[in-house]
Amino acid sequence: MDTILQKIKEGGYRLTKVRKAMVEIIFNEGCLITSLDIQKRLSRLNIKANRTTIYRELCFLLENNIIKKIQLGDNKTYYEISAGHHHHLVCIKCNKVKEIVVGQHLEGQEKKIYKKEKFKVLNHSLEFYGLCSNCL
Amino acid sequence: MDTILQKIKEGGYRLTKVRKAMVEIIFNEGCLITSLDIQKRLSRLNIKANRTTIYRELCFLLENNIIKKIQLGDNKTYYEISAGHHHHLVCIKCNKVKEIVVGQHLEGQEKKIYKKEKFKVLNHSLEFYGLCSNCL
DNA sequence: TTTAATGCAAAGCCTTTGCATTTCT
DNA sequence: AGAAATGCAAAGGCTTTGCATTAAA
Repeated sequence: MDTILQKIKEGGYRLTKVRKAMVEIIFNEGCLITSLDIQKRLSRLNIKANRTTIYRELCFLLENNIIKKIQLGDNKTYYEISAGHHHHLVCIKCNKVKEIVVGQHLEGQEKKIYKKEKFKVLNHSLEFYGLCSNCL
Repeated sequence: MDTILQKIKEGGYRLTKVRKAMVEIIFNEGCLITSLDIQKRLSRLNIKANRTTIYRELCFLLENNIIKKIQLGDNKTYYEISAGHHHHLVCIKCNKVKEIVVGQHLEGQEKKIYKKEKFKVLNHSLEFYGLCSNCL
């Protein structure tokens, strides 16, 4: 968390109230969060931020690789903190999303892809869709 | 392809010109295609279809599991035929998407997930982001 | 003939843009 | 002071809705 704030400062950017709060909110969420959710959390903290500001801040955080953007096919756009790599379990019934940490077996895959396709993998996203324990 | 058309008929639905053409277009595309691309292909075939019709047809095909919806985080919505499971190599520079067939090592993972999380995986999506051979 | 499929116009929703204003450092 | 960040209003782009019309079986 502090590393992130430091990175922002080192980039020559300002640590404004909204920025700090948004990083914290996304960081603490742990899992996926939408721009609307972020706005709600902000107002709960008595921080009123315009939608435009939130979107612009999300852009800023994306450009600086502090957060990642994820779309699950439900027409919503989610964000999560970049730090820590994990995958998602998406329940197709209640739409709940849970994170899981998966082993490193995809790294071997990435090497194979480079050999076969001359494609240099920098990142990947893996989502499992199905039924969670409550909906089974 | 014929299997798909048969499935539609058996469901008591009509094989209209637009429907048939759309299934063929998505099927032949092999890879991801957007609604706009579909409209272009249709008009190239001298089939003029309203946007509304295309969207409604995409819904129909999704509901009937004939196609899948995929979002890559670029704010576009892509579709692909359900038949045949594969993953995607997405170039972050030229945005080209290529399909790859990956081994079955994720199936073991799905069993593990069921044991650990009591989450029944029905489907998954895996995208690799990086640089293609042209952009390296 | 009857009901699924289509077209059109309008509305909805999320996101972006332009420009003036504010606020960090 | 000077640049970064913000707010507001308006525009954009994609998708959906309601209702009348057309066309497939």
